[in-house]
Amino acid sequence: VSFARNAAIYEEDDPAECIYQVVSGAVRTCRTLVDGRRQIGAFYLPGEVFGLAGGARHAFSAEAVTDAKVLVFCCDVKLALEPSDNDVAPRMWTLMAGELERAQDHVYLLIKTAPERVASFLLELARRIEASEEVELPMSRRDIADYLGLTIETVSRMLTQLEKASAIALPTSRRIVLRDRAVLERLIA
Amino acid sequence: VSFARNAAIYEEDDPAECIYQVVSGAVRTCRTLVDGRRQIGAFYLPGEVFGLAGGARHAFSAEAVTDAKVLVFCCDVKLALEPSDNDVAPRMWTLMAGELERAQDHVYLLIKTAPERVASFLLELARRIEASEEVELPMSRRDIADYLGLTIETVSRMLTQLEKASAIALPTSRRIVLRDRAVLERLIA
DNA sequence: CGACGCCTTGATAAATGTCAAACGTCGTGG
DNA sequence: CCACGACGTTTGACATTTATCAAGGCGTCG
Repeated sequence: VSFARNAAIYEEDDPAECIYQVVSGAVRTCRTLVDGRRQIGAFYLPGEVFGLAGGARHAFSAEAVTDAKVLVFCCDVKLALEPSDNDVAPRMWTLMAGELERAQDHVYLLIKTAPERVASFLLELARRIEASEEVELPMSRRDIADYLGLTIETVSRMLTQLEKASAIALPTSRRIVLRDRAVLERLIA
Repeated sequence: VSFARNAAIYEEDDPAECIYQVVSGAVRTCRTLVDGRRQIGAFYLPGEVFGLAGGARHAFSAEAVTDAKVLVFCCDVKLALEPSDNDVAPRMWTLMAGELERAQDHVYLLIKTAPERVASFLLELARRIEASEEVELPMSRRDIADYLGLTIETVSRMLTQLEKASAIALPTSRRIVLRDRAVLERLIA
């Protein structure tokens, strides 16, 4: 199924009936707070699976960051966990464990300082994209800021700062070249 | 099994072979960063279950916050997930889902401001302790600070601030009376 | 060309951290 | 029983970090 940029894939509190795999593009999960602040729970890149919910309803909504294609597996999660379907259950467990680890790493991110958060974000993205040195950012500064718990101005400043330190280069605002991983890795503590 | 205050129940990277249920006292999961900063993943109160790990090894270590008694269920997680043991698997799933939700709530906490984090922490604790208005804190200011991603000084200041606003009272430093939940709930946004 | 969205930069304000000192509590030992 | 010391907590003065507000630049698409 295809989704246009910023289109909702599912909404917060929707019944959790399907799981999804990104084919192309990128997806974010988020929730909006009463006062307008927005929390981004995670970004999902091609090949990654999202939409798992522990309970009956989604805790986050999911939106296309860019135009995106996703595979939709509509299966009641409870059915998949039945012993009869003993091939699927372990895979669900693995996916769930991955989500938990991701959330824990996110917590780990948020206790750090601003430069550390940005550096960690870049390294993590580069790792997942399997790009040796050049990363194409699918998401806007606002998305990054809401994921890192910073403002867009701070994210922008940290990037310029990293550029001045020759750790990265910014040919365009959405394209980032990792010039010196050692500097980034030293930053993330 | 009994553990003395600050005793390790298991260490980070230990093989994940058992799960645990708190009988009395309190337990924290944490990891220490290279530069000495400490992240607390969660606190567990009597009745709550901890020690679930998605993978083969623990991502956090677990320590007794106070003298504590815990039930230890030594069972290979993989075994418990076998279809043959079809009574345990759904329960494990529920516990895992609870952990995921807890981690997501923790992320939600960390994107807030200091007064919001402290207020949320107090309300959450009161809810889990099922105390109508008086909460006995098992953990030190340092534990709270490391959980909330703040310094002990900031935690202390936020508490005095809440006390001055008549939202809480502090008969002793480890005992907190919720005087005005409305003030606290307004704070957490 | 012009308008709009997105990003960057600067000046300033607010929040939080750091350092230092004082206070209280509690347990220990005289 | 009291005095002392260790530890945890609170408070204050100050430094640093990050947010806020405002302006300007840059690219894209009509």
